[in-house]
Formats: sequence, C-alpha cells, structure tokens
Amino acid sequence: MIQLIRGFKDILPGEVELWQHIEKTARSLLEDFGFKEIRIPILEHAELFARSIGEDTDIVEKEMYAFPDRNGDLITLRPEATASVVRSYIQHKLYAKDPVRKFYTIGPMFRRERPQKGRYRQFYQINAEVFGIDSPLIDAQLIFILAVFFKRLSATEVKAHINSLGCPICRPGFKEALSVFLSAAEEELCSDCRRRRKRNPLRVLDCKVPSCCLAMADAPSILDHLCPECNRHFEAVKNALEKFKVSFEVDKRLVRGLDYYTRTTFEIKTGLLGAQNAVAGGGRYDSLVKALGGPDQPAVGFAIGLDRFVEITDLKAKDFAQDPDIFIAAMGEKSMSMAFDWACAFGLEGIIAELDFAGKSLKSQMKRADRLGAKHVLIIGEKELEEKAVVLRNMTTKEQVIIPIDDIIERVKKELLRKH
RNA sequence: GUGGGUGUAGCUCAGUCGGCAGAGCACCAGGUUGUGGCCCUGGGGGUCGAGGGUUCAAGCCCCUUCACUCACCCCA
Repeated sequence: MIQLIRGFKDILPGEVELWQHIEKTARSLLEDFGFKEIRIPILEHAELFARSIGEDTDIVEKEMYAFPDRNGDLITLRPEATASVVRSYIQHKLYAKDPVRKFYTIGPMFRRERPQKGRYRQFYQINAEVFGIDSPLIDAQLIFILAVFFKRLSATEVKAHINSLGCPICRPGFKEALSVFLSAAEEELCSDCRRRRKRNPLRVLDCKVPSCCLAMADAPSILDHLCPECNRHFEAVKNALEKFKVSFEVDKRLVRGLDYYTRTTFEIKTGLLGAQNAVAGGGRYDSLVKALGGPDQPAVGFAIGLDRFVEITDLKAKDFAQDPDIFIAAMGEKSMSMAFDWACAFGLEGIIAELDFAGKSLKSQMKRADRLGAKHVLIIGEKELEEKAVVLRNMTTKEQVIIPIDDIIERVKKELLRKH
C-alpha cells in the first residue's frame, strides 16, 4: 500500500469542519479590519527565501524542499508566506496606488523538519501582512486582532509575549554587549549555545537548557539598548495594547529566527503543546521590502500556525459537521428511482439528502439513517406508491406525517422548517 | 540530523515461558416478513508495519528497514 509522505497528513471529514470554521472566522475577522486576500504560489525561486529569511538559518540551509526545475532554476516549496507576499507587493508595484496595503493569505507551508507534536512537514498558516505603516499602533492592532481571533475561537490557554529587537541602529550595540557577556559566560553554556554564540547569538537567549537559563539570567537585555526611536516605538505598542485591553507579557528573551525582523516582535504561546509552544508569531520587518528590491516601506505581520491552533481550541469539529437533513428510505425499484430524483431535487434546494442504493431492508436503512445523524427519514415503498403519499418520520420526536407525492419537495421543505 | 518510546482487526488494546490469532467497540445478518437507538443470537473481517535470520515451531528472540510518537535542534 502506498502511504502518505512522512510528516504530511490528510485532514479528513470529521476534522476538516473545524479547519473550515477557523479559516472562515479568520477571513471574516481580517476582512473586517480591511485586509484583502492575496493568493501566492506554493513554488518560488529558492533565492527569494535565501535573501529574506537569511542564508544561515536552518530553514534555508537544510529544511527547504528545494530542487532544480527542468530548466535548471533552483525552486522551492515555500517555507513561509511573508517573503512571497513581499515579492508580490514589489513585483506588481502594489505600493503605487497607495503604499499602505493590508493582505492576508491562508495555505500550506513546507519545511523538512523532523515531525513531532504540532510540527509537520506540510503545515498551514494564516498570514497577515501590513505594508507602509510605521506607526506602533498598527503593531498593537495586529496583536489585538490575534487576541480577538483566539478568543472568538475558544483558544484560551494562550498568552501574548512581546519584545523589541531594535533596529539596524541600535541592535549592533546590543549584539556587541551580548557577545562580550557570552564570551565571559562560555564555561556555563551548553554545547549548542557555544555553537550559537558565534552564528546566532540572539538564539542563546531562549535556550531551554536550565544551566543556560541560569547563566543568562544577568545577560544584557535588548530593551536596555534600544535607541530612542525604538524605545518610543516599543512604549507606544505597550500603551496601545493596554488601551485595547490585550493582556501581554514583555519577554526580553523573545527572539525571532528570521533575519528580517526589526523592532516589535511577538508570539502567542500556549502551555498545551509541549515543546512547540508558539501558536502564532510575528513582528515588524521594516527593512525587508527594500532589501528585496522594493521601495523603502515598513512592514509588520503575523502568522498563525493552524495545525497547532486546532490542537488547542476547545471547539470540536463535530459541532460544525453537517448531518443529512433527510434520509430517503426506498423499497423496490420504482420507489428507489423516485427517491433518487427527489434526492437530486433536495440537493438543489440546499437540503442534504442521503439514500441507500443497495436495496437493503427498511430496518437496515433506518439504522443507517440513524447512524448518519439524519434528522428525518422519508419512507417510500409499494404501499406509498399505491396511496400516492409517503411517510415522513422525525427521528428525534418519532412523529410521522403523511405527505402526498405531488409537490413533495415543497411539502417536505415546509415540514423541515416547521420542525426546527 | 541526534536520542527515547510504540507498531497485533476499521478503532482502542490484550496476547504469560516461543506452541491453533484474541477481546471490547464498530460493521453485516437474523430475532422483529415495512420503522433507528436498547437487548439477544450468529457472521464477516488479520501480510501481527515490512524484509531477512535463529528454531521442529516466531506476534514473542536476533538483525535490517519503514512509519508513528515524544524530546533535542529549529520554528507557526
């Protein structure tokens, strides 16, 4: 038997209804805040991510599904959405009409990591990106939108963590101070952190090894090194969040793995997913648009990890499942033929109708109707054909009414409405 | 990429010392000749993840491999 690829999964009926509901809620929420959907391709030139995410990151170095196309171009399944949205913003000069543009996109991303809880090789994200606004108010609004999203969808075991990463003016000073501190503390760091010290010193800050946490307790904080502009920006974000009544926690150890982030950074974390505790994350990336060849426009955005979100929401797929409105139990060839015609007619009316094609006994059809969760059963056999009237049974109340075959669709429609 | 745990019916899982492949749920049929859920009776379902080895005999022991899972790493 051919099985699905490692780290990939099927989202089956019975769970997909929850995904649909989450996506629907996200669309409606984001559109209410002025975001427009943008659909970007799943394949991109690998270079796009090397230039945006950073050549030295694990994502680009060893996690991308990259391969040469037939013409030799190195292309890749997108590992994230932001770079593509930025590319599109630049390529189509979407800034020309108005530099302020707000987009959202929902779809699969691909990273060839070792699968574990809440981590798949194909995973789904809801992304929102805002271009052209450098006001800290928009940073806060994005976090506010996330908070509303989580609340609306009954994901309560979450907390917003925020931090500032500074900007190209102040970050170098912090990195320098951090590097000095790390050199002094080298003895106490774990082996991974000794390696990180050179390559990605910011990452040492969020190491989970207890000895490192201890060693880093007195590490310099980026927040003490922010330049006046970055500091004002961060303060304004916090003030706005308080005004929006979004509860948050300043976490000076919150860093981002991607090179392009500046200033505000945030994550929505949960205690329900073990090691994969980030359900959503994002931040400001003011220098990326220009770095990718576009105008010097600021930007800020977030991504929600859908696979993780479905794990932590209290909502259940079965609450959104559509059971059949009616099951047509037919006996005999002529009845079955009529039942099929009716089922089609019901479908056109938006009434979900199921029936049995195998010529089973009434008992067996009733059993199946019950199992499918059909709210009503329409019974037709020799007797009904003769009397030109069928039986409509309400499966909850067991009430049965006789309905003439003429004009049956309209009559059933009325009955179904009445019973609601 | 590294390390641990787990793979037996559609699902959840037993399977003792190596000796006929099991249970519950689900499914199908009948009891009830045209009315679901409860009950009773019967039935169908298995490459014991895969491949190899040891043995008279392997679900069980050995080797290899794959998948799932958790953690590291990284990240949503």
